[in-house]
Amino acid sequence: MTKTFYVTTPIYYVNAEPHIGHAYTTINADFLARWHRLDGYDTFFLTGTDEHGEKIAQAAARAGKQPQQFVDEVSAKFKKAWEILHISYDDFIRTTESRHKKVVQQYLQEIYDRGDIYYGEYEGLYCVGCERFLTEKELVDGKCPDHGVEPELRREGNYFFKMEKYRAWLRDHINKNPGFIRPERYRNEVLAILSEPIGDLSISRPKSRVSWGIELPWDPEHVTYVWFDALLNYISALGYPEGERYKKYWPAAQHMIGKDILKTHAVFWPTMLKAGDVEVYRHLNVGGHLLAEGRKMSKSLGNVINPFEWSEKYGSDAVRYYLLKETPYGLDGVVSEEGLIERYNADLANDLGNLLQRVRTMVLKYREGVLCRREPGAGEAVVVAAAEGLAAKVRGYVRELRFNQALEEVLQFVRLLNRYVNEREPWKINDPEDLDRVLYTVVDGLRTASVLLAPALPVKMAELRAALGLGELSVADVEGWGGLPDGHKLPAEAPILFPKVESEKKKQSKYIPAKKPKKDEAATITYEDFAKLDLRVAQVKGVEKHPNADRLLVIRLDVGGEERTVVGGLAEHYAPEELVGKKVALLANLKPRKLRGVVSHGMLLAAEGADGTLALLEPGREVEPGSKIS
RNA sequence: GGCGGUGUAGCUCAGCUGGUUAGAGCACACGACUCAUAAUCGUGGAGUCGGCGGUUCAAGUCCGCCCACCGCCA
Repeated sequence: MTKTFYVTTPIYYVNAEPHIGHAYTTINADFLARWHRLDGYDTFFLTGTDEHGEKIAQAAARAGKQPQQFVDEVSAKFKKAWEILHISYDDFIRTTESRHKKVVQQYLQEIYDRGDIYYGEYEGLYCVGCERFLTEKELVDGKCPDHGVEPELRREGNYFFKMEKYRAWLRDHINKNPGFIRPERYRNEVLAILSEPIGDLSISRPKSRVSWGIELPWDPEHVTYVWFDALLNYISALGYPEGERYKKYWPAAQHMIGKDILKTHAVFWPTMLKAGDVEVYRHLNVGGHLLAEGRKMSKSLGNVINPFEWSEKYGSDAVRYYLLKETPYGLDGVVSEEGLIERYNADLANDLGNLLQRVRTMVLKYREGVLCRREPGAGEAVVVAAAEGLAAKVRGYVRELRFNQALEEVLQFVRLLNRYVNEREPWKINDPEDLDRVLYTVVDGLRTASVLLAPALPVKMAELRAALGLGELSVADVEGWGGLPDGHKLPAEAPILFPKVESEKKKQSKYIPAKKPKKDEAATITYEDFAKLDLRVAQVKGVEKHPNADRLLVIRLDVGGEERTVVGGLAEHYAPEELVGKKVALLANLKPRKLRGVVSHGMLLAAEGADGTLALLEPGREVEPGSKIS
């Protein structure tokens, strides 16, 4: 029996267009879905849109549209957005679909029949202008901020779900299942919430006030409010309770959410499932928020990042890769376009893309595109060892939701392959068998990387495999070294995989000469500045070549009885024996600094000629070593 | 006010149950190489590990207090 895996994003509320927050959660979910498909799981990936509520009805009215037409349009924008980002969802649930409404009504009725829903009176501060209840927090000086009117105390009939009844059970469940809410910080937060009474949950609104919703089956004068409408999508899309999908994928569910909706998913949703006698989901995975310039994104700050614009400029894979690689899942992460370009150039263009290019060129040039499988030798040991454990390591990181580490692990392998090529220098190898061995090993490594990176870079890794003449592969195909068939042939042509991107900053520095201060014009300083320098005459006692640098000399000096060592870049200008005995000018109170392993206590003054030759300054008359220069 | 999180090289981040000279990538400098997308490889530099105090033979890593930012709750 194959293992099953079910992952969901939240259903997104259609009062806003798709933005980076939606994209981030969805990309994380897509990564998990794609990984599990490649790793042999029977996988189901669900996303969708949340389309009911008074806000939607109002937004539709403002746009001069019927609610249904309005939600159709916004929902389509989400589908379009996921198309741009290559989100591989298997189903897209909309809460206005009849398949969903049916389940919601059925589920509500079940719980009502069990006695966990009761009718009660809600009392609160109601603003007539807003046509809704306001919370204390929203009030400004006791008045509605939008209408400047004091809200009136009003009672309203609501149905309530007996949530408090399940609090103890939920707390117990979370305590017994450490991985239920991940990462742990959010688990602690939920346990804190559950340590105090959570009360019962208002789940309906009178239809007179909120018309755009799903009617309660036992009382058509009320519609269900948010929770039962939205959260049940996770099982309605599977065809609860009799659907094949439901039987197959529930409860092996992992919900991916942002930390802003923790409480609804960690408290409301599990108790709702428990009340319906449905087994609770497996994991709730909570992601952090993306920040721009270290702050929240907001329209007023004008720092809102649009991942869809980035996708147009750099490709959706680059955006996916960047968001997954740059920030650890669960924490807030700082992102920027500059950061994206850096990551793209360094990891994708230089390390990975260039490796493909260089090895392809060699295989075509030296071997007419044909690879021969040769058993690895001592020179391959490091690569083979790395390849053997790679898939398992990546799998481990993915399980822990450490997507950034999973990707970094593969990138380290790619860097290892580049190092391997430099060490083995295939362009110098004469032995044809050994040359085969090196080229095969590199291509096989790229083949492995292409699979393990595919969950982040689905489009580009397929292109990479095409450039190697390979088709779809699974994780099982890359568990270890040497899966590439003997005699495999590379296609003659392949485009550059990741063309390098020039950032705005770099472009500028290219055309505008760097504004380094010219050597011969320095800023004016005061005498006090100058007086800080301790300049001394010193006599050279001995000179040796620096053990680790061709250009440096290690010079022992007599500074008036005190001996000290200075390292200077003089090897190209003076022979060691030529210096001994010379009296020179020393900056004696320069902060000591290690130069290639030898500590230098000061610096010798020298003039630089137009051709770059250095001439040490020497006193014009006889003076004692240690004499002060001023 | 209570609870929780974060604070480690210029930047983005690793550092598990405390243990050799605190790491990686980017950026910077120098060197090597030429198969390659001015690429790759090597070397180098600095960090009072937010601050103070404590436990310990030993703390970035545990405890206490404090500071900054963030979140949840009130």
